[in-house]
Amino acid sequence: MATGRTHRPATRSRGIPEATVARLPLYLRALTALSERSVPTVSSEELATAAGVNSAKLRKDFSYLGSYGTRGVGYDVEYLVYQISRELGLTQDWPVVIVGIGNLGAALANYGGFASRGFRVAALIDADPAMAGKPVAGIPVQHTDELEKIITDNGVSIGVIATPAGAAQQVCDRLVAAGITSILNFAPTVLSVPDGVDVRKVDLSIELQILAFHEQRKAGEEASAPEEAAGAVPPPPVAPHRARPGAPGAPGAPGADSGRQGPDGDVPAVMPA
Amino acid sequence: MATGRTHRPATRSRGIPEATVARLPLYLRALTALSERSVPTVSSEELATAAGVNSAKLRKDFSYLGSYGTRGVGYDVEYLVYQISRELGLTQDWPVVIVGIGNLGAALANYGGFASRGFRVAALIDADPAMAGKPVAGIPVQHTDELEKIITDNGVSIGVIATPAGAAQQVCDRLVAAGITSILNFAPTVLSVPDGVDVRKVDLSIELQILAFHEQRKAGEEASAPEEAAGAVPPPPVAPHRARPGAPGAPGAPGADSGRQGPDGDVPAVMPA
DNA sequence: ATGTGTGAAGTACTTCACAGCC
DNA sequence: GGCTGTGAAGTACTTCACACAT
Repeated sequence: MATGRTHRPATRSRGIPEATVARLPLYLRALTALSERSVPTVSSEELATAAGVNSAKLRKDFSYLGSYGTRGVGYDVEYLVYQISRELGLTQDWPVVIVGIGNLGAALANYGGFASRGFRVAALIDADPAMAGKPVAGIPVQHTDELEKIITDNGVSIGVIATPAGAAQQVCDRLVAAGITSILNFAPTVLSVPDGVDVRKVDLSIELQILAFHEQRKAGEEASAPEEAAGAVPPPPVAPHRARPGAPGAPGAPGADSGRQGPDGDVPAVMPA
Repeated sequence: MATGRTHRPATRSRGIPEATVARLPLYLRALTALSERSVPTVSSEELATAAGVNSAKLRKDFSYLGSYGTRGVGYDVEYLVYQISRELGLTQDWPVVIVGIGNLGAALANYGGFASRGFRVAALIDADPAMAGKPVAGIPVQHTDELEKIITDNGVSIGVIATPAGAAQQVCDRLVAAGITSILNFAPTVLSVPDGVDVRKVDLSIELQILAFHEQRKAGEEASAPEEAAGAVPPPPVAPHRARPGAPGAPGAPGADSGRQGPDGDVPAVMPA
């Protein structure tokens, strides 16, 4: 998940559910692979397996786009690729800017999946004057001062924020003021944006935390109902101020209270600004 | 969003909805910030705003954890931080391995948000012999041959895959065979794993495609109902083989059929293996 | 007075199961 | 006979609105 704000209440733009939109890229990828192997048609069952979803869901998803299949046969691969691409807006070119060229920003700039889907990195922007002019992934980094001009000149409407958390909102505000209407945010912050601007976020630490939750559950089940299993509610609401108990289970590793390296606990994303 | 397979059907482990689990890290971050500012208590309204959700949802979420608030007052910040951390399993140390130390893998290794949440990078693994021994983020990269040993010796249960798409499933299989039960996948592929293994995926190109979809909608509304607006279904199901029409709108940029740089269209993630 | 905790109502998404077309 | 397209049923999540504890 990842929509920040702007859940576009009552959106379902022209009737396509958000959940379906989120899966279209998945189908597109599977179809592209089939297309490259020159497979002419697929059944919902085959395609669903390739995309990792169940076939009823896939058929329902496609039904929102129109009736692009043939009963008794399946779907024409090339035709579906085209229809989904069009629906996603990938038949047009989308210039994007990446702000914050640290480790992550550089990795994004080098990411091959962008170009192959109609996304073109129009510019790389960083606040560090020392970075200016340096080429990253073949594109020279420009200073933040140029931000507004770059966006306007290139007609950019999609921005990627890969700055430290502290700079994110400010960068976001400038992007929006300059005309950006879609933002992909990698900084661990909640961005606030005006209506009409879409924000999606990708947060590495959140994903790991969700995995840890399930991992913990597995460990608990395995060792069948350990102490805090039953409805036993721990210490009463008297608030045990400032005192994280030492890490219980888990092998190896010393200090669980690992080096606090900055405010916010979540600190920057990974790179300078 | 990001759960790959293993949606743990009928899971809701001990009653906490997946959607709630996915928001706990968000609350935790907001609470940590308050804690650092030494704020003693928060109301659901304030905390909800800070986390970017609505207050009714937040209260409902917390109600699954237990009654940790005080009516008429709000929630004790420190106490809630502790309860959520415990629920997420963050009071213990989680060693993780990152496989695939290219641009992205290196960025992940440098990511500060890991350590600050109880995640410890136990090892970096790459298939390139030339990388072996080189330190990245202060940790020496080890060769893939050592994978099984590393996992066993360190009791690692969470693995991060940042390899090119082509290597992902194979790496995944080895991780699982070695005992990993939770995987965070950055490679643009659907991983298949046995029951009991959780997979979450983060796919940069998918996020951008979703943004493009909405962006396209905005452009359409703005220029009020353009040609393909009304229920007009485009070319009939006769399948226009191999012929992506040239990009319609959008300023600047030439070739929409951008440099195909590898199979699968989505190609590697961004780094060697 | 204030703000939590929660049944109940509402909405969104998923899955079933089968009619209809090839 | 095989496979799509889709109403209908089921499930999950969200939001409302208010009783109740402090």
